[in-house]
Amino acid sequence: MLFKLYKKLLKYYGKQNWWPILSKQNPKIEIIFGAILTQNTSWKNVEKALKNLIEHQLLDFNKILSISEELVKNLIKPAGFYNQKAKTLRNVAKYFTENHNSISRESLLKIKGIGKETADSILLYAYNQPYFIIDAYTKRFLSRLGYIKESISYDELQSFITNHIPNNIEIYKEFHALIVVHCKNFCKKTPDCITCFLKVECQFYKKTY
DNA sequence: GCCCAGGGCACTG
DNA sequence: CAGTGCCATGGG
Repeated sequence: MLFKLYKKLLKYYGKQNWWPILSKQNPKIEIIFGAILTQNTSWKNVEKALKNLIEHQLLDFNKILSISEELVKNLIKPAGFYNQKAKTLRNVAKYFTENHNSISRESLLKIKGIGKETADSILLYAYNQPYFIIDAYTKRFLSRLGYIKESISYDELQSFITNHIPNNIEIYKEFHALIVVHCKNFCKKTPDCITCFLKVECQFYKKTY
């Protein structure tokens, strides 16, 4: 049962309390920009980019629209893919300055550079709305354990998870964070199964060893 | 030098 | 609709 798995991860790793991290003044914008910057990028590199933005007081939608795209590119360079991400940051800033109230998943997905995972990250962590985030880790982790097939789609996996755990924002946030932490520590691309505390219930482990 | 990281888009068959 | 190439930096 999936909710039991969540409890095991929580007991093993403790509460994660992910976002926000750096900014006390603009936590919401830090989450939104962080969600974009971390697309296929390690969080270490994202932190450097975020610190650069904070130093220049650019966790601000109007300010980031008022400066040149070149400057944004230079500041977020450590996060990689900086040409597209600079554009996406500006697209998102424009969206939020024009839509103060009517934020929705559908409207976020219309922004170029925002896909399902980034949209759900923004909705869950910045706006406390119950959208479970599906990332590469989530799919790998649950397919190895044997809960799902690797070929499952984003939407299918999302509804599978939300159908099997309580509809609770904090659980959504913590479960996702715990999956990421576990996949960084053990369930990597080439996993460290021997020392993993979940091997007794893992199909991948049973199949391989 | 190689592999990988909290994806998304454009293009193809 | 599924598969593929591309985007780019920094750490292991």
